[in-house]
Amino acid sequence: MSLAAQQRKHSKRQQIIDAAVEVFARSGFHGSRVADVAREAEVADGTIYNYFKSKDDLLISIFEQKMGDMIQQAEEVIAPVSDPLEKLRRLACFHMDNVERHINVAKVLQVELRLSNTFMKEYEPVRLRQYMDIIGRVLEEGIASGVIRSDVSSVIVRRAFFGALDEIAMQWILTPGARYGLRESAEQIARVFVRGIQATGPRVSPSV
Amino acid sequence: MSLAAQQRKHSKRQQIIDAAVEVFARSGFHGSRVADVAREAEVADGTIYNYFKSKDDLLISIFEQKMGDMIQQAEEVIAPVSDPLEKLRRLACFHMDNVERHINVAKVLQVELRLSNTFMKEYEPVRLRQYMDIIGRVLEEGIASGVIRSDVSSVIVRRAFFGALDEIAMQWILTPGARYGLRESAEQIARVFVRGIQATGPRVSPSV
Amino acid sequence: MSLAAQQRKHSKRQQIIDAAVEVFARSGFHGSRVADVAREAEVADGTIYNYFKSKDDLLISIFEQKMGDMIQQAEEVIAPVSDPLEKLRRLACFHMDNVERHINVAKVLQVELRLSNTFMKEYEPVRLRQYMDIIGRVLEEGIASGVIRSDVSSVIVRRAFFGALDEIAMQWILTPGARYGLRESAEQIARVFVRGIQATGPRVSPSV
Amino acid sequence: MSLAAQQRKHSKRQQIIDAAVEVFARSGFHGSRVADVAREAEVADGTIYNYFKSKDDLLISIFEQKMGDMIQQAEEVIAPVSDPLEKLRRLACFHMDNVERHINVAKVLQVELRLSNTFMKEYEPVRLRQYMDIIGRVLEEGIASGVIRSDVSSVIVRRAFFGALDEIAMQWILTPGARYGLRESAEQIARVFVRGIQATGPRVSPSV
DNA sequence: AATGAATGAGGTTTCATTCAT
DNA sequence: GATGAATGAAACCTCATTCAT
Repeated sequence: MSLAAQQRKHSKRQQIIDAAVEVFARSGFHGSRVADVAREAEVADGTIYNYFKSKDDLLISIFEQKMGDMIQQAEEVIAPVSDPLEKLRRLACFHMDNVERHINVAKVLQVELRLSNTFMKEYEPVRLRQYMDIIGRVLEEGIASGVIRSDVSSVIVRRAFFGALDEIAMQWILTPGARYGLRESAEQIARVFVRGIQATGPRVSPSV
Repeated sequence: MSLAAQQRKHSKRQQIIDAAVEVFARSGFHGSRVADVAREAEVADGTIYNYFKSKDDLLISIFEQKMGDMIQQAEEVIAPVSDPLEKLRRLACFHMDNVERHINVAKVLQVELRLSNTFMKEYEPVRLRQYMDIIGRVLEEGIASGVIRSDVSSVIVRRAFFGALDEIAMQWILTPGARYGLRESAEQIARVFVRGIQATGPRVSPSV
Repeated sequence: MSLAAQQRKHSKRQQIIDAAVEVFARSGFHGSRVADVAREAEVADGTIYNYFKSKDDLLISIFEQKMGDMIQQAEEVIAPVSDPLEKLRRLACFHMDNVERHINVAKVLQVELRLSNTFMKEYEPVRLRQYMDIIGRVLEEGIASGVIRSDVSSVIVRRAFFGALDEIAMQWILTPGARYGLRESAEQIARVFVRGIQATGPRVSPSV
Repeated sequence: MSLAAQQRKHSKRQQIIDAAVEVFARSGFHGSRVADVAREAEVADGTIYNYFKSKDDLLISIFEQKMGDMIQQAEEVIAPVSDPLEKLRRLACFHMDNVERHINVAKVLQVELRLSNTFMKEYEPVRLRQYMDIIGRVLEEGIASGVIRSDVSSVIVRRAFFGALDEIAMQWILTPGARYGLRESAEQIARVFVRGIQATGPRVSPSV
């Protein structure tokens, strides 16, 4: 395949993904017909099946691509920071900023993905674990360097941290006129978790 | 309607709900046919529609009933406790114990409910908010009494707390051989949140 | 199920089979939509699936029923006859009469069945073998009684006899204005086979 | 067009036909995609349409070519023989030998062709008639020369003879472990037909 | 002549729900 | 209230064919 052909193919695949994000965000995954995505992408119905195995595969491909982007960007966000606790704060903010800036993508990732039987029951959400692993590595780093208490389970807390962010994001997406901004929520969650896990210094030390 | 008839009605309605919990937990909401529930409940297909408006209504009714139970029991769990922070710990443990003891109910509430378009998009999950409101009230109580920092947003943290528990529970349900017990997770999450929100006053030793 | 209900059910099943024979004969199996059969039978599309597993199953059910009828009638046709050679002649006539009288059924059995992948590749045509077994038994009877030569293979000849009848019938069905009558063909084929297999005794001129 | 180009065209056309025979025999006509044939023939999908009007046309072209070969060879097989009855015997053997030696071709001609709507309903199988006409001519020859009874209808018997051979061949192809050899079947069928149609002269014992 | 990406028509089947008994 | 046979809408996906390159 020539380079031009590759680009054309890439561009068409991307064209379909972009259209699907729009359509799924607007009508939901189950509420959208493949034909709707095709019309939005300005291709024929069958063309979608030249790039994706099934409607489910299209959804999963969106997830893979967008989560891949998030994983990479999250790594970049914490790279220049050395304090693990500050890293957590930045991750929280990054997560929420992402939701806010790419609301359609967020709608699909947060809401529609969960509505797909395939996703939750047959698809192994590797990317999701990779994303949480970033949090996990920061936690372990902090434990190793002593800024995070050693009785913190990175396995549990990484998921709890993600769950907290996720639940807020979900609510924000589902509630058109939310009462709180996502940035404020990110800061609040980060503050609670940071205080909750940080090692207490020479200051009178909590015994537990 | 006679009392006996009412009881019979109640009994048949409950019979259907119990059957639906079994069937939905086993095959998923979308993977279960109304006829499957009918067979499990040992009633005719049409009979279900004498008690529930639709298949979605059946799912929502399970949610209403089971969340109603949880709300009531959660209230009872924290009633005898006075320390708001200890109340949070007990709520976390109660939540996870419930998941562990009623795994089929948990599967339906945590997993299957999310697979129903109707639930997330048209149904207002009042019970869920009531459940989180319990957490919220404890938080506000703590803020008022000074054991919780006043910069804690009860609106955000109640949802973050629930999200943390929920995400762990979801993972536990979806992963047959989880590495951590739910009780341990509950304690861990409670500890992080309690430390994260408690006021650092002249008090020397936090009790949790 | 009450007797009335059974009759109703039977009648509806038969109603669908009768409609399917009409429609399949008119437009071919592949050329007919399930909806066409439903309209002809004056039932809803879905009703067909209360009685048949699939469109293929409907075709096979027609085959089973009609071949079952033919098998039974063929047995009756030869029952009162004692001469195996005369039995063969009557079977040939019976076969062709059937084609002529139930041309729509014949069209489906002879032509459409062969167009169904399922039939020829996955379905074991037991009934077809049973039908040919009737011929085979007559042959063996004749061999045993000495009126048929002992070097005749009943296994081969039964199929050859059927193939000869079948090919003529097929042609007759596919060619609207056939040059020869089926009855005449039946007699001709019977005569050739009878002469071809009969033991040559002291008699010089065969009587058939 | 140069001679070389003609040969190339012929070669590519033949390449596609050969590939199609393989693929159709393996997966059936309906079960094979044009793309499968293209891959087997090592050409692009579209190339097939430079040589054949449609998928059906490809099937028909196979039929035309292979039946053309058979017709020619059948003529050659009977050319050196003078006795019409012996000619029939040789035709039967030739037919079955062909099936046995070119089983893939036979699978396509005998089985797959019948699965094609087009073939049976719109295509006039001229070649098939030509093939049967060879049998017919032999019969008429025999009638004219007196070795075949004059009450034999060549129109009917040619088709019956073919039908007998065809049915046996079909069964042999569809049943992997057939009980009888095709050569034996050919001899058996020939013997029955020859005895069945030959004039009973002063001679008492038929020679075949 | 060769390519292969793009096209788009077309139909079986499921299953939630109804309603006559 | 209970039944369960009948209903009918709704959409994914395949694949033969085309045509710009």
